[in-house]
Amino acid sequence: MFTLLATTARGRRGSLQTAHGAIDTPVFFPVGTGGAMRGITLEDLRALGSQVLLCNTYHLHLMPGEDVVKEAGGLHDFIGWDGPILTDSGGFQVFSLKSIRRIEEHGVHFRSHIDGRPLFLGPKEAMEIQHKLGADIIMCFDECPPSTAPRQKQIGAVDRTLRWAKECKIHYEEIHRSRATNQRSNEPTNQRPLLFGIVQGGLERDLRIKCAEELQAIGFDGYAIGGLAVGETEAEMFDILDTVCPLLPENKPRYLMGVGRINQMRTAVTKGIDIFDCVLPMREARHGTIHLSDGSTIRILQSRFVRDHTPIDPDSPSPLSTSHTKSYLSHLFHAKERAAETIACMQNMGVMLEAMQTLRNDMKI
RNA sequence: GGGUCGGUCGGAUAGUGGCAAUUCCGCCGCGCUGUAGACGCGGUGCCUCACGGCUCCGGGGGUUCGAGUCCCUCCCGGCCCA
Repeated sequence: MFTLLATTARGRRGSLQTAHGAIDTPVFFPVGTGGAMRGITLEDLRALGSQVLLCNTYHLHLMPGEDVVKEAGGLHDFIGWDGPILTDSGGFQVFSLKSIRRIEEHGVHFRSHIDGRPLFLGPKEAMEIQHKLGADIIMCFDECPPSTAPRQKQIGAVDRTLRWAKECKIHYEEIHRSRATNQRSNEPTNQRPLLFGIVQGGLERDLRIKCAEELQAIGFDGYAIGGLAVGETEAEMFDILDTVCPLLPENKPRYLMGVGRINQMRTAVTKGIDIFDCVLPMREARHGTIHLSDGSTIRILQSRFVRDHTPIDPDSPSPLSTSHTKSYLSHLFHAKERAAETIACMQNMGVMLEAMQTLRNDMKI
């Protein structure tokens, strides 16, 4: 259930109610693919102010398997996160694991990136796995091609994405019908996760429009825009938002998948986006690119920081960045100490979450 | 004193007579966007780039059209024998 609280020049301010609490939007979802953040704990993430967590169907299906998670009482109990969780469907792995997968009409054959064993993911599988995981928001299984792929590829991807979206919706309804009839007394009734559809179509406006309209005809709790920030320019990405956002229902949340940088999110919010997720802040942190709260960026591995004894970021939301110096962080990176990763990840994630909080605060409700 | 093995670009290494010279690390720079990747790409003798040129494999000399590679000698280091 989404409540649009205000529409301002800066964007939409809203609240998304889930089984594990409300999410204030615009919001950034940290990516904890396998049920964990790299370098920091979920307690750290909570302390930095994250409202939610994103996990991944493909990865959790491979390891430890949804049955283990279900047996543990669901993802929340398993990983110890009592806030809302969104699971991605595995659709992005169609893109990122393109060398070890084969797309078919009913889904996608993968070879496990861990041990090479074959596995199949389609709309039905994605729905069943995500329900067993017990996330609060689940995603349709989609095909995510590179945004720069030729039109023919985009047409195929949109066709499959729409067909799979329909199948996801059907399976979703079936799962809840059978749950309703087999209701055990101790199981809460309104635990239905929110189901989001995903708009594909690359940079082809007409395909984006078609996809957005047909998804709405099926009807979802929220609408994601996928297949962006995967090869196109920033201007092209914003053009697609300008095309798609006006077509999406006002009273449903809009989720720009895989984006991104703080400035990109600020712009996307003005175009009507409510939700983001991105691995970039954490990946950059691990690789030594540090985002400061004044909006600047430093590469801590550069030699100029070896003797920089000033705090990493005196205004940081991360306590580690006010108590430690750039020189020390530089040393930890050069020495390949894992603490480097922790300090850097806390910093980047902290700055990211704080920027989103500021963005929300700046919108008068 | 005798014998022997060895001295290659910051470190460690490869190197059939055609080599500005291999690989790894380090160092320098850049890139990462719904996480296969504590990762990837490029650079790393000098001439500001390309082209081209110059100088290079402990020092010196020699053989050769051509030497890091072969020969002599010196210096330095390891090991063995005295």
